Amino acid sequence: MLRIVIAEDDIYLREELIHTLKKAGYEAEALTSFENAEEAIARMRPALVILDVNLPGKSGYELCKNLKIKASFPILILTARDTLSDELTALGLGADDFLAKPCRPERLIARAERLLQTYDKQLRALLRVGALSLDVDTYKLVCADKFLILAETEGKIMRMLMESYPDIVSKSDLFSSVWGTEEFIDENILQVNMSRLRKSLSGIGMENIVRNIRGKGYVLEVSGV
Amino acid sequence: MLRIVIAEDDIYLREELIHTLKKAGYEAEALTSFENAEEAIARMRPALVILDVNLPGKSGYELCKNLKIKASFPILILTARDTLSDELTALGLGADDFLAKPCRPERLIARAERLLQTYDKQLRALLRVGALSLDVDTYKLVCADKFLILAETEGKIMRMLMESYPDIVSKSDLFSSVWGTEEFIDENILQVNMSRLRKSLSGIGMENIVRNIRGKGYVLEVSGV
DNA sequence: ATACCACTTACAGACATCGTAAGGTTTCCT
DNA sequence: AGGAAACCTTACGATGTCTGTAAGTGGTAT
Repeated sequence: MLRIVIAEDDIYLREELIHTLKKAGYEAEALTSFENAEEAIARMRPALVILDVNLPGKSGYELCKNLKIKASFPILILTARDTLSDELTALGLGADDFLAKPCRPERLIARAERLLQTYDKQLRALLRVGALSLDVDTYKLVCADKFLILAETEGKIMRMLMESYPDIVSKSDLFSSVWGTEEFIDENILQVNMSRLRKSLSGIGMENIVRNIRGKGYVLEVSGV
Repeated sequence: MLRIVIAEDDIYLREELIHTLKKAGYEAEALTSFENAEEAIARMRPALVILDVNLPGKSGYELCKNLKIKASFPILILTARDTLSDELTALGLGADDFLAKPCRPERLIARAERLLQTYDKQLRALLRVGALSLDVDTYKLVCADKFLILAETEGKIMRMLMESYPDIVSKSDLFSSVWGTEEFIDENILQVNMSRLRKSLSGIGMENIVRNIRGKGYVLEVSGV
């Protein structure tokens, strides 16, 4: 279940929002105090934040801007006034969506759903082993603070190695998953691409993570496991 | 602050884990009951799950497997026995890392940190506007359940449009950010690439989101905002 | 009506990627 | 030690994608 955090000072609206979201199957929580709101929100690890622009103390816009600096969640802005300038300000500050109050529950849910969906979609493409993470659509491989975009063939091999981890992947498995044929016509092509993959990996300081097991195949060896 | 959820039935170890993690600056929470553990964990939206394999009722392996089907968080497996077969089983089920009990706090923290870091890195590359999300490294554009990988020039243009949203981007701005020169030698090249970008976007059902403002430049227009 | 701006399609050069070829190195067994 | 098998590496040409140029069409404002 996804957690949605609400920053809204109007008690009635707040309760209504919580009710609506809970009914839709979300976990809804509201901020109780607006002191250190940024810290408090980050601490709650929300999947989505719904933010009123008129908060006591600090402006909601200010908060939005600060959250967005390191936010890994989408932000939906609520406002009482429905003017174009409000909308532009909100979206200019990095908000992901914008709604005028009052709004119909279905409308809110639809917006929330859309924001969460996109976010999920990007994460679902990630294949992860130890400190490594591979986007199987783009073959972007991330490790710690470095990344690398692999060519298609290298990416397919890496994917297979990660999916099979920590098992050894036989050559015929690699051939069938990368080239779609069990009977490898040319033994060499695999070795060439292994070589290329290793060179690419060493480019971000990942030497020796692809190991050959003589006569068996290849394994991934992520350090420290 | 990042939330780490712990599924461990041994009370002493559980408290120790919580203590260690909190001292390291994480928000640590433990499961109190192991009924509907999957549901409970998902509900907590963890940034990381630490999972003992020996839980009352269900096997930790089983739980791990089920969580991983839709998990958007890494899982670290704990086990009492330090055998290779345990490790292989755990990692084979999609666990992201594996540790034998007892283990030193520094070791645990180091592992946790590494898992969380990778995850963050992938998300930090995302630029988001409304339902759209663009990976600025690979130019993968995700919208709802569809995605598309843009060519470099198209991607740069899209990035500029998203970064400037909801403002209009002037042609000279586009020239300087995409081609690195204010004085556009050939006016046409921008139009050609705009045309290509629009065609690419329409491939995933996103017609009419790039609009031209005569004499001013281009704007992104995401529907429903 | 016309001048300007915007759009589209076709083409060719540049570039990255891929498989082939050929020769070198390591490992294992006798 | 020696030889064969498995594995590794580098170089090269074919292929395909991406990019900018060119040229012509369509739309809009004065």
